[in-house]
Amino acid sequence: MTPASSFYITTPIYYVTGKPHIGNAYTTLAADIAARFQRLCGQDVFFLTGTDEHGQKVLEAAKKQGLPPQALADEVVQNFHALNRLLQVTPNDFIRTTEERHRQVVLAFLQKVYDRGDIYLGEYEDWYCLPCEAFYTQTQLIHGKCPSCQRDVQKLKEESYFFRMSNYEKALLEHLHRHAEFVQPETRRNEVIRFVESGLKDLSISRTTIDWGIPVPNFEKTQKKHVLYVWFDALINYLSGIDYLKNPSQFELYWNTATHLVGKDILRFHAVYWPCMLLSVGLPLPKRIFAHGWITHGSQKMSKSRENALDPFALVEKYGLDPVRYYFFKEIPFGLDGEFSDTTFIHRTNSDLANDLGNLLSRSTQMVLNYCEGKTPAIPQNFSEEDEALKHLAHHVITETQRHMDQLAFSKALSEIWKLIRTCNQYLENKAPWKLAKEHKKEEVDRTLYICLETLRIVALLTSAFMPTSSQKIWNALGISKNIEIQRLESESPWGQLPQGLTVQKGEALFPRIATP
RNA sequence: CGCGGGGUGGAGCAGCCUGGUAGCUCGUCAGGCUCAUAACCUGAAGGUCGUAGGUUCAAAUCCUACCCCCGCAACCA
Repeated sequence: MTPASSFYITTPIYYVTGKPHIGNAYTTLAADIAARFQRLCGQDVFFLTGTDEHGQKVLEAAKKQGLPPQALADEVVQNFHALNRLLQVTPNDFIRTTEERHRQVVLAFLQKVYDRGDIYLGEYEDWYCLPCEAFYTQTQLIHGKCPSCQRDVQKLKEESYFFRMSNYEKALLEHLHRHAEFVQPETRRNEVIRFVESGLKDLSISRTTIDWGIPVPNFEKTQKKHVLYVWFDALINYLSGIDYLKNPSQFELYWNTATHLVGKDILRFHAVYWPCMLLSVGLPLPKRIFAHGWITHGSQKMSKSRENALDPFALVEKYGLDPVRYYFFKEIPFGLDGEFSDTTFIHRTNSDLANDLGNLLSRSTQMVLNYCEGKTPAIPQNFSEEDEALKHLAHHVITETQRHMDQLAFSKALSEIWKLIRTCNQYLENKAPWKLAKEHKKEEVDRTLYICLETLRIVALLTSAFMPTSSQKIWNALGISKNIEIQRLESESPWGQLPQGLTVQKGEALFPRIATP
């Protein structure tokens, strides 16, 4: 079977300064869910994530621990691998910016920009904090003092290579106007457009104050040793991750369909700097840059420095993986900020997962055990109006779910799937197989239960990107032994594919209710 | 006048572009069912859609002003 087309999705590469926080987990999960769903839809998917290991912050963190920066990176990167394993996140590749394959692509890229005439040597001037050895902008200063140590700062000039970003103001603006889907959600797009309209300055792309980075070639005569500004280096991972230099056919296949998922705080780097860089070297711009919101907790922005930080490891430990994967994408419309609290989490999980879905499976399988000798009934040939309505809804929900998933509207997609689950519960109520059984209407009981099981089979398929383990459990309960992760929606979604005579198992509760304190 | 977004029943959201009985989930109350994870189903209460004007036969929806909230404001992933 040939794939419909390709789908390339990326997360930002994460800074290796500490333990992954909930924000990292959130972005990575979003990418994983999108990737899994597109695979289900038959797309040739490449899902890239990784770590950003250069720059001042890493250097500082390494100093604090008395380690060489590379050693710190090697250690911390394990945390991100561990997080991915824990979250059952399955990227196609994991790129580290200290890898040779990345360095080569960065240098080739940089050379192209230089050849294009877009790099020149100049001076960067801003507020400098001597003890911290760091530059700050006017707006970063707190009451005119260093934001990290509160000491006095001074204006200082530093020799720096600049990228002629201003050259691409017009071209970028035109692209933004022409492609409504380029930056999403729309409110972010408006922000970016206004920002670009207000004029682009050239970008300082090298540092002489630190040495932890990719060395810039001696483009111009200077005694200073320049390393590349960490963002310029980092963004290029999206190219090196799909082997830009050595595998042109793979690169082309994926690059043309790139979706970058980013937090709203780093949108400018992705929606302004990065496109300008690509315009300079003559590469196509990514198809879509989607900025998501923040997870808040007690109305405070989540980050590793805050005490209220939600630890993704602890969260999964406490509640199990699939409810966590479900919660963030049902509760929070992707793109907006969302609040996490144990109360809403428990409500959501109990209501949607335990009561609606888990219980539907439970009651359906129990009735098959009671009334059908535990075997999937015969595939019905004739349908009542009510049967048809549910069948029709299933078909509709499949289409709508795909539409929403294409737009990364995870919450809407899940709402759509839950319409089917709720309707199936209503359907059971109306048909009341337990009554039909007492009236010895065997055929109608069989038909009704088959329709429920078949609905559950489709529900599992549609939710498999969100809850891989639980979806597989549903299939197993229905007696289906196939691996749900490698199925194609096209062949599996048409109605009536649940075979007759499979052994149905009730098993443990799919999502046990969480006791409310 | 720096830029952008938002204010809808107790909570969280949709609807606004393309004016015409205000919808969804949770919560509350009442009833039904008994296959099921005290789950499921049905019904009800609850909103002058931030404020004040304007346009219109008709405005949550279009226009104007004002009030309040949030994000961005250039080198911090």
